[in-house]
Amino acid sequence: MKNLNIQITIESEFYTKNPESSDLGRRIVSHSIEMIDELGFEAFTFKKLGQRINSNESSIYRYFESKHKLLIYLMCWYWSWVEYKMVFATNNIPEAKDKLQTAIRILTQKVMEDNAFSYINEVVLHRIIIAESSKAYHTKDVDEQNKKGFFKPYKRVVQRVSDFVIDINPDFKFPHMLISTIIEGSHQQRYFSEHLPALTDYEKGKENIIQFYNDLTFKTIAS
Amino acid sequence: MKNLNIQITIESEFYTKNPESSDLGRRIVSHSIEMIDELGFEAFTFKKLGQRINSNESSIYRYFESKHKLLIYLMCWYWSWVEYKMVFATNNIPEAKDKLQTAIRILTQKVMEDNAFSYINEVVLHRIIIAESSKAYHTKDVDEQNKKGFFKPYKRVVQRVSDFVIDINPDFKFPHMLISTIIEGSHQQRYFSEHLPALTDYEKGKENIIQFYNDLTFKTIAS
DNA sequence: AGGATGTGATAGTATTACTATTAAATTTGC
DNA sequence: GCAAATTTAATAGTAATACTATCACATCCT
Repeated sequence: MKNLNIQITIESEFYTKNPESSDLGRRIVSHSIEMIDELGFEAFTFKKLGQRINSNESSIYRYFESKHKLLIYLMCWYWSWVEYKMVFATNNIPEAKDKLQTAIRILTQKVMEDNAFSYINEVVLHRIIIAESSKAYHTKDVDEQNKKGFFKPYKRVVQRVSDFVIDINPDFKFPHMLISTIIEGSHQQRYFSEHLPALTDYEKGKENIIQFYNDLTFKTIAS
Repeated sequence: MKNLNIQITIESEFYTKNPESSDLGRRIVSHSIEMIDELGFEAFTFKKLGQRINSNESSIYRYFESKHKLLIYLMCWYWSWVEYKMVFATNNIPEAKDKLQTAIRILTQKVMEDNAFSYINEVVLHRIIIAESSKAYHTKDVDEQNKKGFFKPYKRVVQRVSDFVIDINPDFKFPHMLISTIIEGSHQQRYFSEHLPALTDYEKGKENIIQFYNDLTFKTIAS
């Protein structure tokens, strides 16, 4: 991504103190991404994170009230970033079909390094979104968290792509179902290819996953 | 399901002592299903389960070495049961297309009560599979657990339906990808419809979810 | 210089996910 | 029908987790 002076802004409900506002905050975010990837979300703790960044558990709690909230923060950041990439890439494309095709590519492709947001490693973040983000909404507090707007950025992405679908076929009745299926599906296929290959045909290297979901989408919405 | 003298048998790697072998074992399984549904997997503990069934934490540990293993047991039971239903329903159907259509219906439909397996409430089990089963494989031990065969029943179901797909279109390259996408997708749509309705178009009551995934499948595999 | 703010260190709590031991109850084998 | 084997219950204990609370120190701002 080009060197633009932009920043992903995250609403203040997701943190106690804005991690973008200090060096410590940014270290918390960037090293938590690394550590969740290394240890998995269950084994990751604020104590271990504090040791890694030469800070203290209690200091981290000043930014995030729990590790679950931190995961939600990362999820929001990720989807805000994807939304930005998608809007940027589809802007000025005149044909609805091309817009949708571009959006699908962005949603299903492998994430490449992006140096526009220096302290966040998007490649690793993508990996933890794939492996851990379902834990953000598979909780007993989903409904409450949903009311507080925790899943808004994700929903906005789904809505935008659904709108492209409706532009192409106004009679198609299930755009949200289709788009959330391909988003979650493509993430799962990447996870399966690494850990449960019997559940997929996707092999790393061959980037056939984009083609699969692209075909599936256009065939499904054809009237 | 008819009153047949059948039993779902689960391989001995999933438990320390077979819960089918005693009254306590069956109570552990049936009440754990209820409690995981009520509390969510995180808040569910063997201590609470012991209290509910008037038994003791330590007694439960004689059957399952951890609550994670219990979840895997439930998942295996569920997929073995689905496999049985599917084989039963597709048996003797001559046309490959009808076979696939039947299989998709079984994989994506709402689960109804089934009194063939008395002590397991399949409706509730289906709900916890939808809400919690991704936690069974989103762990740092996936690869090890996969080696031990923990996901075999699920894989077998995917393989069987993939074979139906290949019968219809031998040139289709991504049958496993397609089938795991519709299985996980349909589960997610049911979860979304209850908790994150902006991500789906599915509404309870109208069973349009089966139709959606059926259309999607046949359009996708058409040559 | 003095007050507000940010950070670090320590301690403490309730709970969890277990393990170990022992005793009581039940089943079984003969 | 009784001893032996097995199963279950009860208790205690451990290391770790997910926090909360308190206090001291450093820094920044004016």
